[in-house]
Amino acid sequence: MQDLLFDFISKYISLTEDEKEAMLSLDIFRTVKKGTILLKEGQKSQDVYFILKGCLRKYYIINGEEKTTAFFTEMESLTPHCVINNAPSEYFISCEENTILTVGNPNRNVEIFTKSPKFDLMCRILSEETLAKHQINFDEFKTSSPEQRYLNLLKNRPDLIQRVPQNQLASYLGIKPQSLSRLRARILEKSKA
Amino acid sequence: MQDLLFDFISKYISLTEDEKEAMLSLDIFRTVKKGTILLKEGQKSQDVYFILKGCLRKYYIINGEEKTTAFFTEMESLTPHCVINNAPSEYFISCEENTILTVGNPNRNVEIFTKSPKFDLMCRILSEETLAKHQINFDEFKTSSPEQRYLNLLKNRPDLIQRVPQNQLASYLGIKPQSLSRLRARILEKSKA
DNA sequence: TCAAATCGTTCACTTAAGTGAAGAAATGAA
DNA sequence: TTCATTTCTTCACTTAAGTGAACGATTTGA
Repeated sequence: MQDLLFDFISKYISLTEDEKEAMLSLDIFRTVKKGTILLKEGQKSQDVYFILKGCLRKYYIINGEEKTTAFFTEMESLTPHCVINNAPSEYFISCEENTILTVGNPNRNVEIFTKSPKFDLMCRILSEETLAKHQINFDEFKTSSPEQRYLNLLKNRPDLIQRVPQNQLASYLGIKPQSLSRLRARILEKSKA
Repeated sequence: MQDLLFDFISKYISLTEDEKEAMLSLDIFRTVKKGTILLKEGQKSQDVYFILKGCLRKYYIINGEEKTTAFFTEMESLTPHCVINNAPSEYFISCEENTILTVGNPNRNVEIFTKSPKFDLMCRILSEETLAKHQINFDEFKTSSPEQRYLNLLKNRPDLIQRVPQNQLASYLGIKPQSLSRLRARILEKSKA
């Protein structure tokens, strides 16, 4: 399991054995059961996650309705907004599959993470990559219809469609579950004709 | 004009007079006329912008149609995606008002910008801020209807509604100009009742 | 194992956005 | 100023999403 993490890190910086040891000594690996809510609206958490295996979901509750805005899967990291601005969270993070992840805490782990210019560099690169991906994602979402968004998802993250319930997927696409059902039927109809 | 820039920078780092001189010697200030296209689809530019006064717009052309995904106004910076990944741009940047801005070029100005850990720090903070704002924006967009998005805009960036043509605004809200007209009439009707 | 809850789909109806066209209003250039 | 262009609004019609309800299928847990 640790290998997955170190392989990922090695794409950005190279670690000495000592550094790896130091990281492991922090005891950052966790297994989280499906259904667990890692962050609730109103909470002030300091935990940031990196997913080795499994799936997390970010959602708001607006007028009593869940609005899913993101899924996080293997080799993706998640820094909740409340960690950055130290304010109560506006959304929930739930665990949608039994998941293996690392939990980091920027404050507690200052010695290892913030002290090292290496990690600093990696964090910066990752943050820039994330920003770039986000902008593209956002533009893609804004410039397409629900049907196009579904087709994009089918192309770019086909696994999500399999592993995530339809109602969450619908919310993620910005529509109701009934509309997703219809939309899929419509696509199927077209592909037949 | 320079004061606007240095006031902005001073919120993040403090500059010596020498450093200010050095920046000014780079001759980074530009005035750009309304209608100018700063970046075209397919181009590989290395220019990043910081707007002192005026308004830039980012848009795609998809099936012959302009799709506006962002506006940039006073005290906002714009780093086109093509600068980061050094690939041809997928979108256009146009100047919607006579605009005063600074033009930076990460490659050419390595001596001043990249050498200094100060600037490095500022860039990092700015990039984190931008990412945070983006995520909130994205979530807000995904979780609301066109009408709600218009009302949000009215609350958060009322200036945009005044200074930007309705058809660009409609595109930015993810709808057609006709729908924006209707939607505004609907809101007006409600507020009367 | 069986009852309850959740989930996905379908249906009929409502509401809002897309489309194409037409005309009024505003803008810009000669 | 005037004429041409662009922009905004309105209209009638089409298409797709929202809503509330019903029903079977699946999952869950007592």
